[in-house]
Amino acid sequence: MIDAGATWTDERVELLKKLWTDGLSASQIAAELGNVTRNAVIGKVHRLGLSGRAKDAKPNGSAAAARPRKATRAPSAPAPIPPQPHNNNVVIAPISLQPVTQEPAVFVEEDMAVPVSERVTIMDLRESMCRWPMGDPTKPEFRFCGARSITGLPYCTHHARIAYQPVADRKRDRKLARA
DNA sequence: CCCTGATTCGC
DNA sequence: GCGAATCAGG
Repeated sequence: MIDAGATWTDERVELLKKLWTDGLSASQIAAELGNVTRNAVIGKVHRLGLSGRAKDAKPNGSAAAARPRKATRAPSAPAPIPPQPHNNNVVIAPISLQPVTQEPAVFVEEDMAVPVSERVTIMDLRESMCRWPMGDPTKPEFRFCGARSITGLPYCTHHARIAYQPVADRKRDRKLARA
């Protein structure tokens, strides 16, 4: 790779647009893209004229100067709490939760670049860190993802998506444990 | 405290 | 054009 990954290539911009219109937050997108901060994402979004996202209720002309501030975010999905290591126990594997409701969770996300997060041992693992297991828990090389986890959840945005896929939807298991 | 996007402004 | 700092809010 010639590019260090810090420039807005076409691919990145495309992904940015996709994720943004998809309802992800700037920080989430930044995490997925890697090597960029949420500020960079927001700045780019504005430059691209994508701000406002899915709420573009433009009533007829006149002085509709309403509130340019205040932005509505995507509806936060109900986050059921998965099994969590409460003691010094090591979480073995992320378990998909059962379909809470009959809600047609149409969150079919494709694969996306997985930014190399800073893996940590259980020693360095602290609150607000992704507890996604990486490697063999029985081996000393075992690490956790360690990325910033979503507040209230044990996983980062990326792994949360994988962990919370509806059971009916997670037919295809891919190599999750990637050293 | 955690987070969100919006804006400014030096680069 | 870019994004850190800042702002304003939840």
